[in-house]
Amino acid sequence: MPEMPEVETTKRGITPHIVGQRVTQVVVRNAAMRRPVPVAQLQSDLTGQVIEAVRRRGKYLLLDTKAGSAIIHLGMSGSLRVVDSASPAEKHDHVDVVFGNGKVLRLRDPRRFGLFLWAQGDPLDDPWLARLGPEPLEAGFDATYLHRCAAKRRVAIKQFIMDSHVVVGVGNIYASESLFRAGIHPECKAGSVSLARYQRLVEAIRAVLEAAIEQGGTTLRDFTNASGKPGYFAQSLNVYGRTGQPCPECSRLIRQIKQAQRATYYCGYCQR
DNA sequence: AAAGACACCTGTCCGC
DNA sequence: TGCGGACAGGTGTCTT
Repeated sequence: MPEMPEVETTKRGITPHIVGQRVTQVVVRNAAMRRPVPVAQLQSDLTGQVIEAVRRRGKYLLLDTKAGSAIIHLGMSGSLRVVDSASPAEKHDHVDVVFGNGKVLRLRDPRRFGLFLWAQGDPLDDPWLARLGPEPLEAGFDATYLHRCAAKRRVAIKQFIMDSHVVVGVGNIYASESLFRAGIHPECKAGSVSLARYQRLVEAIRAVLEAAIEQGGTTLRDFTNASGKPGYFAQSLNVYGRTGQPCPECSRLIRQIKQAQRATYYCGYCQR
């Protein structure tokens, strides 16, 4: 479900409700996520701590305390809400972080591809985060970096930009959208894309992600922010999910292919 | 080292 | 109405 703009939207939604709040209880109803939720460790180390900050690294959310950080990933179907402690938990509400002010940070994740972990030291050094590529909206992500990174690589450009060791935060929706905006065919070999075209791609990725964050993310099915409201970027999608519809630039029909078991959408005329 | 297949899991939708 | 199959916003791991 969530790509980086949805995670950023979630971060912005929960931050004002939980920063400065003290954790009074951690309730785990189902620990069977992608990795087992470390229940005992969370209950001993997170309980009693004050949330000092909420950060995002790629699609991971970090809840910092003086004792360590919770590392949360929403996988394909996860969401975080801040609810009243009287609010009854539903079927897929697996983890509650209960605060002294009567609010609860609640993780829901039907498919359980997500993570809820604990790092005692700097979470950025945790094995789950240590080898991630640069943030697309920060310095260090530029055409020179991408071009050098792609040298001799024959993988398709779409899979290349979705590789979190190359750059974080470009998921299946925004990969198709960015390549459309940059005019690059998704099946181009990463290593044969010119520096000039990488320049266009970097600008496209930044523009698409920034616009999506601006609009509160993309709601295709069920994404909601921390208050339960959808994102509005779906109306700005040019190619994703638009198989057979006219390209907004040239009116030729949008095509759909499969790459690495994921759907890819593109315009065969605008993208070469 | 790099590329591709596969795994994890539930819900929904479509065709028969 | 039920059933089988495909599909869904992610990503670590295993095999070639």
